[in-house]
Amino acid sequence: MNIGEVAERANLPAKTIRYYEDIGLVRPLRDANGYRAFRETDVHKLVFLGRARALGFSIEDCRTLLALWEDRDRASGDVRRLAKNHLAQIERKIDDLKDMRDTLKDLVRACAGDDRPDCPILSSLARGDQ
Amino acid sequence: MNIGEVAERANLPAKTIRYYEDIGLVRPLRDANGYRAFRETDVHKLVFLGRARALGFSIEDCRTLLALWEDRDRASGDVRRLAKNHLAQIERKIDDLKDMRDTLKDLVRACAGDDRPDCPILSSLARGDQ
DNA sequence: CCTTGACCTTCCAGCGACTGGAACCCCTAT
DNA sequence: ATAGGGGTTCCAGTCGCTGGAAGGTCAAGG
Repeated sequence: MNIGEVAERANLPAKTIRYYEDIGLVRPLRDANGYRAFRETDVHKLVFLGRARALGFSIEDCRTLLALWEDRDRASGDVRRLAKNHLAQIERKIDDLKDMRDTLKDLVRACAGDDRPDCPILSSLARGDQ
Repeated sequence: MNIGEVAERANLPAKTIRYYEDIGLVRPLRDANGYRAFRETDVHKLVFLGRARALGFSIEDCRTLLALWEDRDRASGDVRRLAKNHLAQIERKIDDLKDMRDTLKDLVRACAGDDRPDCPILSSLARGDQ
């Protein structure tokens, strides 16, 4: 299977797939003409990677998850620990963004937004209260 | 004022301040010995930048905000528009992260997390439901 | 047989916003 | 004279791709 078809099936850009080969996440075979020759297992891996990435796992986490997935003797505790850590990171990020959002909302609400120069947004950035 | 003191007062790493000079956000003078010589206005700008960055504005947005801040004839509408766009981006990000969080939470809950290999997290990534 | 066009290949550069490190200069105190 | 704590420049690396150039391969149509 050539990269184009794989890209479609895994719903990933061909460029991304080549990159994943570069960093050793997949190892497709090669045809005589130099084209990458993907097996079904490669496609499965790429789908797996696409979903893990969509859940925000880092590439290194994905590498670990892939290894666990392929290890029949894994302990589900290892997977769960990884996922929980990642979950905690996401929650932290959400909290940070919520703080920004709340501040921004207040500022936007306070600003007339007309053609006069007075602007609570700029004043707040300058004063640094918020 | 040397960069160390400015770094402390603006609560930014010296490296970051040098970078901001590199990309033209601040233009400190220079002493005879080559050291950067910051004026009060430079410090104010850096504080402003620090706060804008803390609210998640991109560097390019910060450049615009700084220009608006320095323009006595600005229209507050321009500032407000920028802030509103940014706010919308943040809300989109929060929503994306919430989706991830909810999925991850479900998966973590479903996983026993013991020393057995059965793992709904991996199965879900492989199957690619949700 | 030749061309066209869609595919594939490699390699290099760039994104954003820093951050680390090397190699060096400057200033003050002892 | 030296030690230490500033400062300087420049280059490379981070993360996860993405764009583009320059070229090889293949099937279909004239």
